[in-house]
Amino acid sequence: MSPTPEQRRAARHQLGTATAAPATRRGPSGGRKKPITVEAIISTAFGIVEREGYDALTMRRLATELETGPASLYAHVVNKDDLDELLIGRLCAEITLPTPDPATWRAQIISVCTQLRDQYLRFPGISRATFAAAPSNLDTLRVGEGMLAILLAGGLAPQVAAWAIDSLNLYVNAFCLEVSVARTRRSSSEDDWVLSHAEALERFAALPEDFPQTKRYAAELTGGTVTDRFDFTIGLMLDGLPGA
Amino acid sequence: MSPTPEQRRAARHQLGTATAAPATRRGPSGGRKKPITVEAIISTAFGIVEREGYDALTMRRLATELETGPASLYAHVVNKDDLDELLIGRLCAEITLPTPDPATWRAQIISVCTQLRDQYLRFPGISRATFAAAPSNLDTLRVGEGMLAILLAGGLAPQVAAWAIDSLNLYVNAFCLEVSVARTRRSSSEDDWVLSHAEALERFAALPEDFPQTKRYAAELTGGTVTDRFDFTIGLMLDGLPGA
DNA sequence: AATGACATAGAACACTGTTCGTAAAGGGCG
DNA sequence: CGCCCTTTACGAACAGTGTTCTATGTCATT
Repeated sequence: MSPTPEQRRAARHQLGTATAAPATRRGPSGGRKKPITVEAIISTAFGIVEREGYDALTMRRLATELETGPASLYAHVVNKDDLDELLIGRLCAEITLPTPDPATWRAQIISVCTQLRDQYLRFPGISRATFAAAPSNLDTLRVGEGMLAILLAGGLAPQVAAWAIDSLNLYVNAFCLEVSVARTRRSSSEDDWVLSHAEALERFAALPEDFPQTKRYAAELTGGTVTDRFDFTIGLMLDGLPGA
Repeated sequence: MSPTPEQRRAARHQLGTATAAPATRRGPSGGRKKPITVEAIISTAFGIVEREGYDALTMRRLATELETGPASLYAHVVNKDDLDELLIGRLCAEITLPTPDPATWRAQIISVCTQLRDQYLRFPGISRATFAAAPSNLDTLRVGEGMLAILLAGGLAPQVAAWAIDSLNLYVNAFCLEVSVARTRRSSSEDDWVLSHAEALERFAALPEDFPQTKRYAAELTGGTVTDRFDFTIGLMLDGLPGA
């Protein structure tokens, strides 16, 4: 028998054994352009998210893009959460993990975090799916394994390394989610999206008297690029780690 | 005229001036038990979230709890996002901000973060609303002002303090969101929710051979209480700060 | 007393994820 | 070759969601 979506999902979580069987049967649509595989679903889903953001990724929208109805997707995907998990798995699979080097472990872990950030920001809002996804996915675990290897090579205690990985992953996800939300809000609220920084500074400066520090340091609070803040926090976390 | 929900919301974002006018008119329900004010909406919303989680907070559920229809809520609240903003505003209003003390600035900022964490975890899943809420809310800004004052009293450079506040807030929100998601998943997936730690450890130990570090340090990866991880990361960030 | 303002809802719209039942296509078998 | 039966595909529908239109009943005011 060909693998049901449930079996596929279990295999991704190292629960069941691998099931082969290619199964290239065709349906009532005859010789269509594309036989609607899981791969096709994932790639078109990424296309939608990249173009219109994660909020636009609905089962109906995805089905329309594949020229079919929503019910057809459920033959290849358990549900929306399963699709989300497939997406973040694919995303994590794109991360290149360096071979651990004790001399440059900080630069190596920064590289992994930066790759994750770039991938997340490339597909706006997809980090929301990361929060909902269970951490037992094999592709996700692969990134964790790579990060753990880097930190251990850096001489960190196992417990410190484990918790640091958790913190870094959590921060990267949250950072990308916030950036994505801010961008969609900026582009949808008012027509003029350019005055984001200037307007924020002006508002902070126009606050009442019981916000003295916020008023005085409005420039610092609203200043800095996206990457500035990211680099600052990652550096903050890594500087606190007692590495070799 | 009585303030429309839009005017209320603008006032919360320091845009318009304050508008008084209590306006105790009654509707077709006559002398009902409660005249359905914004305050009543907020408090019952908090009750729903505290009991059943943020996912259960729908406009219909909230209206049913208030013994009315969904449309009645829109006379007091702009939309669901506005309600979310009211909730996190109220949440932030509960935070007690210490008067800055240069000697104990680390303990003070930890206290604020811990208060935020406890408030968020008390209402499971509400941190999702925090990500969506604009940072220009007055109640939110009050907490930011307090944190900024503490860090400045600690001798930090304004730019460092500003970015550190951002990082800390972001991490606290993400941490609480992840904890809430994990808890709801654990309680809804299978009947036996007790074996969370043991099962996670067993799965990590049963991984294939290409996960050597994850297998070896499964105990460290799955170990530690919720507060352990929280304290670790907050400490990590604060230790990186060059304070007095 | 009549009037107009206003909080209150009932019904409906456009969505969402998901499932049921059915129709079409292909391979394995007699 | 022709039949059956598994597998895939998909239209229709269900239970939800946020939101809006419209009408209704009640109050304070003229």
